[in-house]
Amino acid sequence: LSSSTDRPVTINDVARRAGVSRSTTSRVLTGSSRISPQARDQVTRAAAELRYVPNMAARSLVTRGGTRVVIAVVTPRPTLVVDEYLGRVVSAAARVSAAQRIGVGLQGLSLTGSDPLAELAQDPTVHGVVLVNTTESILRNVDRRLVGRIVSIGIGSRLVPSVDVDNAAGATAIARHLVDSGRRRIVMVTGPRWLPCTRPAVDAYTRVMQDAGLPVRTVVGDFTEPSGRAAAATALRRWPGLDAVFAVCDATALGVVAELRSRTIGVPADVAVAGFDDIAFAEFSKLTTATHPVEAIAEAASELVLASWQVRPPNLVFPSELVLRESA
Amino acid sequence: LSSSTDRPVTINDVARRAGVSRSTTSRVLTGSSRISPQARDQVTRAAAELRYVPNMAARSLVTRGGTRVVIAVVTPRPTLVVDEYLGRVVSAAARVSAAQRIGVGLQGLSLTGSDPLAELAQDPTVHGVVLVNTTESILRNVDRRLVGRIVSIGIGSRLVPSVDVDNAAGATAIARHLVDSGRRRIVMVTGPRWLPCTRPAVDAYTRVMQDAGLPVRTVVGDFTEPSGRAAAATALRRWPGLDAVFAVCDATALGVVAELRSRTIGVPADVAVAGFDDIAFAEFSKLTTATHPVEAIAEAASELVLASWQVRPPNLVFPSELVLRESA
DNA sequence: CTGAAAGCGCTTACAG
DNA sequence: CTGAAAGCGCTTACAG
Repeated sequence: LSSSTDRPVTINDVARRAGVSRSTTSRVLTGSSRISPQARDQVTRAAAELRYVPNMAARSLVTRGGTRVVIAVVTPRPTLVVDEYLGRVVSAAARVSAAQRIGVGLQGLSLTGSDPLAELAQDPTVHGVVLVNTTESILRNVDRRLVGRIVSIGIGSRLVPSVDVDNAAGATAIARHLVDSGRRRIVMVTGPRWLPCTRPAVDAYTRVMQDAGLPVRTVVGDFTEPSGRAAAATALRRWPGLDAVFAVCDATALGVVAELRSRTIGVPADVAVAGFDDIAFAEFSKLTTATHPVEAIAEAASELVLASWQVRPPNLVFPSELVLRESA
Repeated sequence: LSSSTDRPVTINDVARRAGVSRSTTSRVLTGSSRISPQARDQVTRAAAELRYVPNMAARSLVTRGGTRVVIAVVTPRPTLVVDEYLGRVVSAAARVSAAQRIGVGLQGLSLTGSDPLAELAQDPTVHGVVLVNTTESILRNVDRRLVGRIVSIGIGSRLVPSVDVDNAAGATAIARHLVDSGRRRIVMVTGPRWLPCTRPAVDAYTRVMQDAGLPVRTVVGDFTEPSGRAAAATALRRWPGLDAVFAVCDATALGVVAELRSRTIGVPADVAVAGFDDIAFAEFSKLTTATHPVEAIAEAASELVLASWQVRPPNLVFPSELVLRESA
């Protein structure tokens, strides 16, 4: 059935075979209204028979739609580091967007640069933007040309809808579990200071501690495993009697576990350790944690951006559930 | 400096400011030869001043270049599973391609479907294809329209250049290390049977065993951690006296470690375990392994595809180095 | 080395 | 509801 020549089939071929004009064909293909059932039928059949696939370049040239979704990752460092989380986000976005023949790009966004989104806003190849690890300052300066086609995984704003896990609920569940299982000197290892998206987790931890009449104690981490080792060392120095550590990231929690065990401190016998995210190796490491449906979040964010909305969609909050394993 | 209107700057704006024709402007911008130094100068300056960014949709419409690179992952299952390896491949490709404003797509390729690449070959949005986990059968049937813009991470063919880690060297180093450290009953956990890209590792292991007068013993795994647990169980049943396990994948090796320890078999005291890939948690788990520069490989593959070569580039082989840790 | 012109494949007012 | 026509922003023979 595929034509003997290599010339790709265009909308003209479909129109000819369907016996209607190119305009009508285009209308059917783009799903516009006011089409006779008969025309719709003929065009649909012709397109299928010819295995027609629209040329997005041509389409986006006229619609000014752009051909790629850019994942813009705010980073304090000059070079972007891709951890497991980001890899999953990008892959999910690339899979979802492929269905619409839109590609995905990945780039860092300097935390300090002046108006780092301006470049993306004026790039005609950009269909939309998914912001990762964004800050209030960046959200405040979002280029207005991006409004309607930008979402944030993390915190949002009036103009930028957000998609995120329910950090507060997940953190509350973990903190309560630690308290309920008898822990009293519970330290939290937070995310980096400049990153606001885990703030709800810190607030939740704080509230649970206060409700239980327990001290609030935090150490700053940066989502990496080494930062967990360092945080554990710091925490042990400042609060030698600690009996639990709750890190807002599994990699960090595993670093905490490693540091404790290297000092022959038993986990969970002496100190309970919990993480957040339920990464692949959390199960392997018997780490108690809370789920973080990264794929679902990235898919939702991508779909929002692909849709280029007229009215701002609501913020999306994905549930987080406690996963009890051996470490806490 | 950015224009007061929101209209994006086009090549016409650049031409006008440079005082030359659109044709000349285009020639300078695409790097074609036979341009007067003066014209080149004026156009370059005008483009920079106006912050011109080319509209890839328009360009690829005329060049028929396509706007996205598709990562096509051969999979026996109907749904594509994204592991850490694939996440890193996709992210690296998305980062490299972003520089040329080309997007990345991710999709599965059925192991059984008839001519699964035909669809990609006739999709005008496809700039090129990076094949992952490919098989000889798929390589044999590569659509000729894809030749010159398809590469394989793994095995290659006459028409499809390959980019891969030096599986043979890495596996040889690990097998030798096991033998040299006194292990004599060494089992290999391989990749899935249908996947040819780790065959050089199996061959290397086989050669080292034979050279040392040791028995060749293999169990099939599938690159997952659970398959490592299962493989360890199988291996212990078949060869109760085994004293080393070499898995061609770290996740699998960690599964082996977990299974052994759950039976109170000491690692490395009773059984040495080695993996391959040096994933993030290999260091954490003290796993002896061999490096696998996934990012470098994915970047090279992407750049090859982005370049759309005329003469077939050579196969690229990236080195793998032994990483000695505690497990072996 | 340069410019005028044609054309890539689509969508969308416009007129009917 | 439909079709003829214009135009999206670019590249590239073609003629000079």
